[in-house]
Amino acid sequence: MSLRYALLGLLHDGPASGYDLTQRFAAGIGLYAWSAKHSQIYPELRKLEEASLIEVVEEGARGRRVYGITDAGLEELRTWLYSEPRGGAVRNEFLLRMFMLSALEPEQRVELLRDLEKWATEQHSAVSAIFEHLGNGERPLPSGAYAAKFGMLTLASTQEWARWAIAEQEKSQEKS
Amino acid sequence: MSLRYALLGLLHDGPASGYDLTQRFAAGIGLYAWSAKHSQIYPELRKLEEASLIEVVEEGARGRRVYGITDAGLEELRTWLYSEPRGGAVRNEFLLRMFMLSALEPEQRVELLRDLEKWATEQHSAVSAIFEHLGNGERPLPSGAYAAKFGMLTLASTQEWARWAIAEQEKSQEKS
DNA sequence: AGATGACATGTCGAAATTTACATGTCAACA
DNA sequence: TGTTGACATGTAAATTTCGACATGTCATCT
Repeated sequence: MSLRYALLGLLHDGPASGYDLTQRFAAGIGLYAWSAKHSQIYPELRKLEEASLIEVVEEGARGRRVYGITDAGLEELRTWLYSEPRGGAVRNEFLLRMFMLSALEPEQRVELLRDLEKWATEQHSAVSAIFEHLGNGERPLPSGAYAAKFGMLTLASTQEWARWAIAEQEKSQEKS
Repeated sequence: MSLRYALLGLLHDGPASGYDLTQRFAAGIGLYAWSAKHSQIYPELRKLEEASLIEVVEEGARGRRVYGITDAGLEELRTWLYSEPRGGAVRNEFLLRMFMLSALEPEQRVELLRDLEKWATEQHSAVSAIFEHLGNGERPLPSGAYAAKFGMLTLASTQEWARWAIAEQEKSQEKS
């Protein structure tokens, strides 16, 4: 059911077509919270339309259909936001790999960790740049800025974890 | 395919039954990286056994079957660890909710954010306690300690984000 | 005029995942 | 001795998600 609400949420930020939403899933929200492919998005939009939670607000070239959220849709979204405050699905494939690290020999383990640290550092710079650009003065901040800020903090933690893990490896090796 | 490797990784930490693995998914790894229900775990274990990646090392009471990873299984796990270093599925339903916050009225938005901050603080204490308990001197650290450390850092970021978001809300309100 | 690539939507089958149903054992306690 | 709850495994149906296939438009460049 989460896809449904992810779509309603994105449409609350402004009208968009299935194509637009596919792009947004691939970027911001898809990196941290939820992702979906177009083959799942288009049928779901039809269902939402049938349920009158969204409606077509514009038809453009090449069959483009721009949807907007309806009052009923906003109501539905708000209800969901208040239900089951926490928990829910969590999935992070890359992190899963990191937790399996002990299966490797120490040298390879450190190699992967350094790789992670490097990646997190790069990503952090990239997201920081996006954040600075987005934040450009105006307030309230666009919702993308909240995602970007979260990304920055998360990536900083990831870096810190990688450094800690590398240090741990080194401590363990000293003992042998 | 990730479930397969999650299971191999958990079995690398030591032999376990489907029941044990279900518990581990519900706790440590399931909270941050990957989760699965027993109805998915048991069939997958059978498949892994057929593929000789794991084997039954002990049969206990009540039909308990304890599996251990085989050399071929470890090889498979290592290969996976080195493939496609990054990216992969990411899913976080709670975070999705936080990104939809703009759909609520300011007061309710702040309410949910405070709720998040409180939750993150509590969880942080809980995980810290586990970490201290686990870390108890010995080295190398048990792999659960890596997960716990990651949880601590992540929860600290979450707290920080929530505080930042609350402050942003207040700044926005001042302007009106 | 033709080629290319971004734009745009769609369906279908397979695979992964969840939910509900289903069964039985063993230990502890009343 | 009965009952409760943790232990333990399994299957079936429904839902969600992914990967592949499929089609067509529009703008730009050559």
